[in-house]
Amino acid sequence: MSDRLDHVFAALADPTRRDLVARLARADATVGELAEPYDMSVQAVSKHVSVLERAGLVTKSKDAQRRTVRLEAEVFDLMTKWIERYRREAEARYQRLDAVLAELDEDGTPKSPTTPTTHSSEESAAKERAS
Amino acid sequence: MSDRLDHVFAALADPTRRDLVARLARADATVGELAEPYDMSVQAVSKHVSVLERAGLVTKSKDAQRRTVRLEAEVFDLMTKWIERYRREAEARYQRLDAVLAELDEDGTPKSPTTPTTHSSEESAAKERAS
DNA sequence: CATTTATTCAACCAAATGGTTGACAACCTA
DNA sequence: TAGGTTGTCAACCATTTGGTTGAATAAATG
Repeated sequence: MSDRLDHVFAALADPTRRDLVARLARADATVGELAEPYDMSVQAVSKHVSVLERAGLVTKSKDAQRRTVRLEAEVFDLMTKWIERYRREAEARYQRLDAVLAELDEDGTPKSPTTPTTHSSEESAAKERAS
Repeated sequence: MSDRLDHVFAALADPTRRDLVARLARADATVGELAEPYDMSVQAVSKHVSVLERAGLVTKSKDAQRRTVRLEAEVFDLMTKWIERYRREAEARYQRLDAVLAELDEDGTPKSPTTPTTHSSEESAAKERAS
């Protein structure tokens, strides 16, 4: 399903590549221009750009000998969606748990079972979270 | 600055670890429980959990021999902020460029210079984008 | 045509990664 | 105390990664 996300996250795990993305967000640039600031060979930067390209974060367009690199913003949505989905799920679960704990605090009897607990270790989770 | 992001992105680059996060978003679980579905040793999963822990995505709490693993949602904000920042920058730049192109389309003379073009390859970028 | 410029390809290397198996530690339970 | 669970540590292995240098390609320019 998400072979794409493998490459995207892996691409952004490297600080040099994140810096490239940061700079490309401001302006397109050629490989040579991108390489200048770093204390490493042009070939190394070319490789980094290729990694970003394979991840779909960037596209290259040829202009004579130069390759102009442009940031592609769409892929960011893929990441954001993945992240936000699970962040929301986790937060929603915490709120459910807090609600349950609040009820237990009142009279000790759980009333309306909000969403049925699917996982076996949920109770111990609640116990942990109460501390 | 962002040594943390290195670990977070690297952690999520692995499909098994993303699946762990997905499952932990629904419910806390012990290492053993987490290991069950996969065709790999418990030790391997333990390592994966350690990677998630080092990235700050997850915390372990000891409960007898068991380690209950919980997802920590705060780190997600760090990622979202980073991503959204550059996505917005890129999109804003595209809109500026589209505006400039629209003006050029009318009379061929750029009027109010929106934001000054900082990078040398901006014009060629505009040319490329026009095609 | 010869040269310079911009980039990539190829081979190589050290270090990190993702997995394995075996031993060990810690804890419950009979 | 002995034995079963649960998880980690250690050593090992194959592959990937991030860098290097040297050569090759492609296009502008003298």
